[in-house]
Amino acid sequence: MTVLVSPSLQDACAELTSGIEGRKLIVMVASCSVNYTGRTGSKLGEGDRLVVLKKDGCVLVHRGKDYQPVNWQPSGCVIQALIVADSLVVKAVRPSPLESLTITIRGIQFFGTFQLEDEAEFQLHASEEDMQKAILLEPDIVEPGLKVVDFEKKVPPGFVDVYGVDPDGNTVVIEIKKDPAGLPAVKQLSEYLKYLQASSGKKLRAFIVAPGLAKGVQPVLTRRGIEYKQLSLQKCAEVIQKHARSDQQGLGTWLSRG
Amino acid sequence: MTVLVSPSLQDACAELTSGIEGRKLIVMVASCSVNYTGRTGSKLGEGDRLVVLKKDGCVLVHRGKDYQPVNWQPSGCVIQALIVADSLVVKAVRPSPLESLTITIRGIQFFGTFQLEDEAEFQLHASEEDMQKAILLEPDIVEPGLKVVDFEKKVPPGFVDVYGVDPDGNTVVIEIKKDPAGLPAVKQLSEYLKYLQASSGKKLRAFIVAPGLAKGVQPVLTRRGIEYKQLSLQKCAEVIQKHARSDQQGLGTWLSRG
DNA sequence: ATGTTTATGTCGCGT
DNA sequence: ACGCGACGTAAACAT
Repeated sequence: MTVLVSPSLQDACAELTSGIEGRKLIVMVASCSVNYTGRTGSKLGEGDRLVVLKKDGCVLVHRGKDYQPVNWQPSGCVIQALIVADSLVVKAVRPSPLESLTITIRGIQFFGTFQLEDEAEFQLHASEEDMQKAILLEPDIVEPGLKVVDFEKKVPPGFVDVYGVDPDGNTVVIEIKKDPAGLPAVKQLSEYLKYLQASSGKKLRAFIVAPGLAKGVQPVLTRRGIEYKQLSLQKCAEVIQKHARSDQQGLGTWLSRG
Repeated sequence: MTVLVSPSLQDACAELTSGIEGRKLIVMVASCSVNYTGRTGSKLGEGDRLVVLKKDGCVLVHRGKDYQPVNWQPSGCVIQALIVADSLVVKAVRPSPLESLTITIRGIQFFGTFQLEDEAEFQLHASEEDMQKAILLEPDIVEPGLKVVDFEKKVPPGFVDVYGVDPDGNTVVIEIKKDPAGLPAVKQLSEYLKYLQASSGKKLRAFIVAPGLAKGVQPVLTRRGIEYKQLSLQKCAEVIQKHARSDQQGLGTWLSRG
């Protein structure tokens, strides 16, 4: 780790070059102007910014506000630093599409290089789509013995999330909500039901599958004969990961034997 | 500006709180784990990351690679820092939609707060001529099926930017503006229309093509029966580059001669 | 390598 | 506040 406060541009240039070489994380707070040419072009006049160079060759130039960088370069760039006149110029070139980002630095408040030890896995929990995926992978989590016949099935008012058959041959229609299901979800499902019917002699069962029910919805479900199955995002994430693991394992074994 | 190397969590917490209060840019390199819940949810185990808090209340958690932060919170968050057990916990809550980002810090390599002086304007560039070029290369960006017949066509008051025919055989007259189109642009186009007419049995359609409309112009267009097509400079730049790639000499030389 | 779809997209604009 | 479209979208995925 190297930390320099108000270094000379020459010192910063030297550290920058060795930091890029050593694939370190480089963080600068500097007064700079920025030019970009490529898919289109941009100019940014002089001002203080946070400049970040990562080990995969991506560049971020952040202003004092906003989530998004004002200028950037995606990973895979060739980065070089050199002193031009009385400025430190950092150039990041992306080969394809050909794009070039040039940061002209006039003064540096802070310069640091860091080594990030980070082996952790990032894990995103389930979204509504993931809930559907989990149900398709393991219909039993809605009801034991359920078989999925179709999903995103088109009916005049829209698309039925999941469409299936229970062990008794009854048709099952599922509406998924990732938030506590409210009246709109019930209405939507009811609309779909108007355009669907069970096989002869069988029932048409409608399910709301959600992590919870909004206040006052339960009586409406009862009145309309709609069933409710509580299903948490956490549970869905588990199911998805379980299947992802077993897929990977299967493929891994198959590959290692081939 | 404050710079601390390997500070205690207590010291960092104090600096963090005053930095948030003073709306500074806060930059940390720290070993942390991150939890997010909101539209969906995520977990990230312990590891070294670059953590940035900006004055508008947005948060970025960057790993050693990739353009995009692994976790973040957009601007407008309420951020607080506090010591919990032997960790420094930074919580960023976004009111709407309700989302919460929790960074649990176990150790800090580097902590800094900065004041960014930055009044410069950011400018993405392309010219009105580029817009015309893009429309000539790909008239569909104004309206699917449009065929260009002429450009810079002379009429008594001046020159029509683009002149063409739509799929129904109606005559199309286009006025291009690179800035939000104001009343002068509308008047100019209206003047041209006096000297143009459609083929027999067909209509004469007038278009303003611009990145935006000035305040109050829309009703004028509606009243005069002039159509508006939003077209960004970026889009034009893309079209131009796409054609530059695919059609290196043919149309390009033709245009530069014209 | 190129095209298509997703995203905790974000951001700006119009209603 | 919500809805819609653009973005140097980037990134993952399929071709």
